[in-house]
Amino acid sequence: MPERPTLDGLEHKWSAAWERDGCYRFDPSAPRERVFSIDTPPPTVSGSLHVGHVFSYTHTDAIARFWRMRGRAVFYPMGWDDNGLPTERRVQNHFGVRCDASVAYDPHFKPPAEPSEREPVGISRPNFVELCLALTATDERAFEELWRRLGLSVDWSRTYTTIGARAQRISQRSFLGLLERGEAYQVEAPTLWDVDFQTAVAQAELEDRERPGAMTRIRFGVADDTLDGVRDALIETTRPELIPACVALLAHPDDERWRALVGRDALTPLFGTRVPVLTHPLVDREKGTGLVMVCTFGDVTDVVWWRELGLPVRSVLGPDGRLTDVPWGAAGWDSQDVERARREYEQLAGRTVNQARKRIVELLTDANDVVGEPTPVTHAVKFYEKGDRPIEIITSRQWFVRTVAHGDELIERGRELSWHPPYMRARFEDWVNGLTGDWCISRQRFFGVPFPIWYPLDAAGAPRHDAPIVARDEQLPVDPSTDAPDGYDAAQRGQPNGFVADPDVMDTWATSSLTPQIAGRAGDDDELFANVFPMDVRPQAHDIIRTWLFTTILRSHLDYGELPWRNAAISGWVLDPDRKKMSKSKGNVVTPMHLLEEFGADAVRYWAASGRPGADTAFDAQQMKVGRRLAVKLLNASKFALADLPAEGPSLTSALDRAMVARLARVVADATDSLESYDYARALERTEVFFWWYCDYYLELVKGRRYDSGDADDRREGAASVSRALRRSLSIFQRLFAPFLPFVTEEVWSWWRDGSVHQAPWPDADEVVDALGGASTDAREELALELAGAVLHEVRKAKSQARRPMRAPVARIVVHDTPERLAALELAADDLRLAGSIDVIDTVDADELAVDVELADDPAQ
RNA sequence: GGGCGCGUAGCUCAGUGGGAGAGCGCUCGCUUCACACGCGAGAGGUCGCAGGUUCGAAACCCGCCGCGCCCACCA
Repeated sequence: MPERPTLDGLEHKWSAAWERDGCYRFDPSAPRERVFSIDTPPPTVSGSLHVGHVFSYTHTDAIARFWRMRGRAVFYPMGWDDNGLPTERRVQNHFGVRCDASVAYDPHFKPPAEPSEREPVGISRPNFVELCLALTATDERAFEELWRRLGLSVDWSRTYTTIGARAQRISQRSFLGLLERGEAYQVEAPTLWDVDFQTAVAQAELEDRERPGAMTRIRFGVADDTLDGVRDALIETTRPELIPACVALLAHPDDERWRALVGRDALTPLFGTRVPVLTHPLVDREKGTGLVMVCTFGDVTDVVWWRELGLPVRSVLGPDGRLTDVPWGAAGWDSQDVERARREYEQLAGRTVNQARKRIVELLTDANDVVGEPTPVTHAVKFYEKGDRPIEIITSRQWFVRTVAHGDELIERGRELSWHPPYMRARFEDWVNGLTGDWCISRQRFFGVPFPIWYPLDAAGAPRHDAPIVARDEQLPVDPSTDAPDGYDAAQRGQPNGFVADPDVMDTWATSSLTPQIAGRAGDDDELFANVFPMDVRPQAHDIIRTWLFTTILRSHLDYGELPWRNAAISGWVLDPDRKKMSKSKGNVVTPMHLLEEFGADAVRYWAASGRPGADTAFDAQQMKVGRRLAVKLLNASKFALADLPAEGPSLTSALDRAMVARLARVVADATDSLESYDYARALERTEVFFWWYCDYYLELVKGRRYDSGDADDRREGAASVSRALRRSLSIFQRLFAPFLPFVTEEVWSWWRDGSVHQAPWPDADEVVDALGGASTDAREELALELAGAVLHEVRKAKSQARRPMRAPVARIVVHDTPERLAALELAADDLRLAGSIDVIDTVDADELAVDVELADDPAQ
């Protein structure tokens, strides 16, 4: 035991020891009922870890450490989510390359010595993926370093990546299973599309952003001018550039204003295209003129109307977000005046939507088809969460996984799952109930898991999408852009009657949704998988319920017909002091390593573990100071309790010792119950409150007896009792704090115990009974402890007010209280006298507690 | 528009039917033999507002106000 214990250096000392001793290695021989398996979020490695990660991963670690001490074989691997767009962007810029799926793999490829962002080198997908792997490997080392410094009790021998061969194999295998069972399908349909990344995106990846726009009232002509009264059809839109893509006008079925028009045709301004006027109950009579223009496609409502009313497609928007050329006069592009339509449209073709919007308003104004002035509005526009321009809806061929058909089953799965806190289930149900389409899993990107699919080419060299060639299971993982399907020669790639690869990769969530299978090595190590799946708990933050949690449940439901885990432990966010979410773009991010260096890992963990499950928590360095103080206190209290301690007695003979142990027993029960129900914050709080009381009152009350081990039998017995109480209670405190403060608890444990505290058994009621050594406790003794504390407090107050030191002698105190309570206090009188340096304790019967304190003369005066 | 959560001391937050609490911050004091990375003491609150249930409400119910998040068919 060190002379002056310190927290400095504990992180390096103990994390090295844990690694050396394999302290956190999973025991694969443990039977399933003894396994506790955790499906940890694999952090995205192309960013950097922020304090929010530290926050929620600490919660998980506390849970992991608790169950390990409960004797479970804890399966706690870490994964890195390196698959996806953010990595692609970094690799393109860092190496000056771009991925071209049509380029052949070059095994000797070296990135350009002088990378040029302007003229990137086109390389094959496997070469591109190799560069991604090289770059992410560096990030992953830095992340692991941070996690070790934070003290996560991860089994580092089981780390996986979402782009690794195993993840790709499992992901492709699952996809092929879905395809075989008809749960995955390919279709050409309107798809959410990001025009900058030029890829399809999923509903779950959208977010709303408030954007300024202009509401323009526009006059459509009416084809049949025999109508009385209504000569013009007026609509309002924020997207006038889509007028050439208009396929219908809609009114509400009960709207009298437009009834005369319904069933007739209107003519689009500028282009003179006939569009029917129809009704649909989703039309809002209160909005605009009550008449709405349907385009292919301006927003997701257009898709609903288009589908339900069987409208034609008239598409003007290209994948790059610019208006394409359209063949006026050809099928589907009719016009009253083809020459004019062509002339007007030339003003728009090739422009971005924003440019086209501005121009068409000018054209409409010149044609006198704008009614009044456009009104500025602010409206919510859907964006891809990583994108810079609004998403568009573009028709393309994509892969989907069925979700809508399984909505009710998924709701039922959500009810089987134990949610912590329970109200988080509502977010899951809201999301499932709000699903509007199946899950689009294909992305027109490169750094992802490829679809294990080829298509035969017909004699004309056109792919036959209706007859995909699937990879054999033994081939997985496969990259169809370099590997050839069975029965074909590599030279037939792209040739008539040959084959072609599916060009897409899977959405990153299509692989991340399989983390229980990847970590558990499904299909590769069936014994392991059976032993860890379904997992015990999925810890994650609430913002990814709709993505990660939802898709993981979906995949497990579709592949195994059961939940992927029994519990979901949902954590909140870290907010900055202004209660805004911390994010890089706001510049309010605190780097975790800096915090660990300044306050120490235990202190940072203390702050994190104080955040209640599911609750957003403000970043607060002050709380870290408190955590550091607690860790230092544990060092010093342990030193006091253990240094030169008299021999331990066979039982607790002193009332205060027994009463303290009785209280401790309740704290153990409370902390255990809390941790079992994933409320780590409550367990920490109860333990901490009691520990401070223990230090401030119990230790002070028994300090005299601890040192005063004179020769008299009763004194020896009293000292032996306090020795027993101190050793037993300290041992329990050290273990109660171990899930939260792993470093300092390991340090103090090592002073007097063999092995790691993190493999020691979690304290329980039996242990408390054992500590008592055959003695029993009663309410009177606990009352004695309470009263002794209260009287000590009064004595301290008197000394404080007299500006005397705490050890200043007290000639006499008079305690007023009821006879019953005074009798109880008598049990603690000897300890109280020593603790307060009190010479005489007198008592007076009274209705309630009061203490008169007569300090001895101050020798200094 | 719908759903969920939150509103308690200057700050961060415990407290789900019976004495309004903790830590930080603030003030004062103490070289104290585990700890000055400390110890002791003190000041500080109409528990968002209004009603109801109850012998009794910070807590339970209804309504309102405010904040946050999620969702929505935001033309």
